Amino acid sequence: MARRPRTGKATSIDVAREAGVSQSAVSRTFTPGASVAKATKARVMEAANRLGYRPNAIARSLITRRSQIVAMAVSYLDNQFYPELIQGLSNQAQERGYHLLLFTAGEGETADVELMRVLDYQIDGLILASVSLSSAIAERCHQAGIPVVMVNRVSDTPTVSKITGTNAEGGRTVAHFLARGGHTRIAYLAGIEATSTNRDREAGFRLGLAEVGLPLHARAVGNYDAADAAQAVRTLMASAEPPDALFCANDHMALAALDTLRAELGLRVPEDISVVGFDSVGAANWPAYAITSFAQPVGAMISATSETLFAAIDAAIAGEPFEPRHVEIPGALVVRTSARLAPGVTDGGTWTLAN
Amino acid sequence: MARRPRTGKATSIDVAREAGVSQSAVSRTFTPGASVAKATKARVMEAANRLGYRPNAIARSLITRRSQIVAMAVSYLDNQFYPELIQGLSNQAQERGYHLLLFTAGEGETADVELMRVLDYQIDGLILASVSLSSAIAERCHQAGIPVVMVNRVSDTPTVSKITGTNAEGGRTVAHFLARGGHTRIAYLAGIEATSTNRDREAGFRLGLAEVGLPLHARAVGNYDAADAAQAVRTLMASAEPPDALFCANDHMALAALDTLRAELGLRVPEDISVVGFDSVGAANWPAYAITSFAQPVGAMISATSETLFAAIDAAIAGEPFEPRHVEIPGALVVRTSARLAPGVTDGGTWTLAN
DNA sequence: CTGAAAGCGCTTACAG
DNA sequence: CTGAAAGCGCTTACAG
Repeated sequence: MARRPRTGKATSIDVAREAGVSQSAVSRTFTPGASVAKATKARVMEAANRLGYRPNAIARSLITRRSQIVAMAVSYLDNQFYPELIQGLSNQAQERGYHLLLFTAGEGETADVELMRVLDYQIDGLILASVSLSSAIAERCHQAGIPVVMVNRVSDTPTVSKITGTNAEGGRTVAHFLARGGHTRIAYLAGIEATSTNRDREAGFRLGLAEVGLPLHARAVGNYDAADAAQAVRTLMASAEPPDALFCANDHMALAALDTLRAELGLRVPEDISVVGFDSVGAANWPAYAITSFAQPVGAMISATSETLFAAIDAAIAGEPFEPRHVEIPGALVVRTSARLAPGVTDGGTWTLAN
Repeated sequence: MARRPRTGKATSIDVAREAGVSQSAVSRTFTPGASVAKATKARVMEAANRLGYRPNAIARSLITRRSQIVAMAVSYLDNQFYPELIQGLSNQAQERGYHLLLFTAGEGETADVELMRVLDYQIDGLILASVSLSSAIAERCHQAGIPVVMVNRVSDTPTVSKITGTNAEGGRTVAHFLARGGHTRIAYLAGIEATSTNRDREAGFRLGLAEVGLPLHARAVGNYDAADAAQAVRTLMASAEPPDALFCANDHMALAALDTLRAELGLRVPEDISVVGFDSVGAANWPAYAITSFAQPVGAMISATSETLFAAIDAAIAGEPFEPRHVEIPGALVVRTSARLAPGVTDGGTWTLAN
């Protein structure tokens, strides 16, 4: 017998006794749509307020098999893009009566161990913000009927949904823009090489360069990390033929690159070298940086993520199948002042390949 | 073969059948410290692995009355200080086998409704990062034995613990530093006026000014918001006698102030006006800003928060009383280049009242 | 509309 | 060391 000291929390039985009704009646008054007489409901509510009663969500979850909890994995909180994502997704979840269980994954790893522990909580859905998952976990989620949505990352797991920007197109656009600006020694600063974002941005960038007949002048790896990016910039600029333009695979690295270029190497941007980033995070728009950047609209990514996730959850509740989606959110190159412009192009707007 | 309802998830009963033991034996092999024979444990583990069994944390929580979940409320995710806090606290929780339920509170509000809903999950602890709580909720948590820790905010609720920086001392230090730098028209840019951080920083600042015999030349309110701060700076600088120094109640506003001053008003910092911030967030250290700022050591605040919270949780588990703590984490003024220096003082270090 | 009762999947005294 | 059994606090058929 599991006898425990009372916690001081009233249960539905206490309320039932207080209101002079059955425990079922109490449960029904707290279950939207359940059939209870108005008068009964009122009596119960009164008793509940008197005792400070609130239904135990844990007990409810056990029987409904719905925890109303969505887990979210993140790993790059120093990149402004992710706090924005968290805030938006947290709001979306709250609006729909769900809660967000946040956990941090080591960068580049799959976070399997922590993921397993999170799954023990019978979560209703899983959001992976730039983190990957092993196929074993993906299979487990699929079996358990837990929808998973990857944001800003892609994998070849067919059972999960993916929300991304137009990474390849973004890279390609940047290449054309830089060529149009008259640059000839164009370099690429890669993020973590194993990530789909880096692969796609780089592939698009190389394609764009090829289209305009320019070689990739140089390449270094910044691992989506500020310190690594700074080091990569030093190496790049120390070469005999330094680049005259640098495309950074995200703004987080572009910010570090700009700092290194200007404050440490004493170069002028864009007079001595142009810099272009990706994401268009808040700081890219700060006048001290004004980074030309291929924007990934966070708002649209948030909407697409929550719509996909909750559509999948609703399908799971209804017992219907759900076809995983891959949504690509179109972006646009936001022109600021960190890169030299082609004649006739002005900063302050966006630039597309149609230009 | 065991016939289970098609949730796809094996239960301890399935494992028991598969291993040929009782359900209790299964439970015991997954309960650290429970008495099970080695051989039994091995048999159970094998069966569990075969079926992909993991204990249902919800069911466990219901009976142990411990959810292993800690809730955290935040509201200013665009202020770099908070993502750092979240990441640190999330890691701390994970290390101790707890999970973080994150929820966002509207700025300046008490978030009572959402807090109530979160409490339904029988959370083991509550962290409030710069958000306040009503005394009704505080009382509720106290009754239910849920420790609450406020970070970077203080209230007169005696049952909750508080972790703060040395806000008053910080404000006072800034006043002396600015006076020493030869400024005479010193202004204050306030955060949200109802917050304890603003009250304490301002009080300390005013005290410091009084100590050096200087008046508070001007004052405006930025509400810890970038746009409000920018607007406040415009107003301040439009006056007939604009300030020659501006102390911003946090770096988030100091960054916006610097942008407005330089890019919009065409002023030089610190030649035309000195700017000092509070927090020393990451961006304050970026060379494009290099903001002199009173640092609140995030790492220390994270440690103090998690130590306090888990000490309280452990006490609750042991049935022991826990005396709420107020920990003040000492800070220091980090001298960079956004404020004019007294002769002999150089940037790159810290400055204290002892100087 | 209502109550009695059967669980949800576990943990844990209790008795062997 | 082990199993049978009593719950944890709810929801939800089922019968009235």
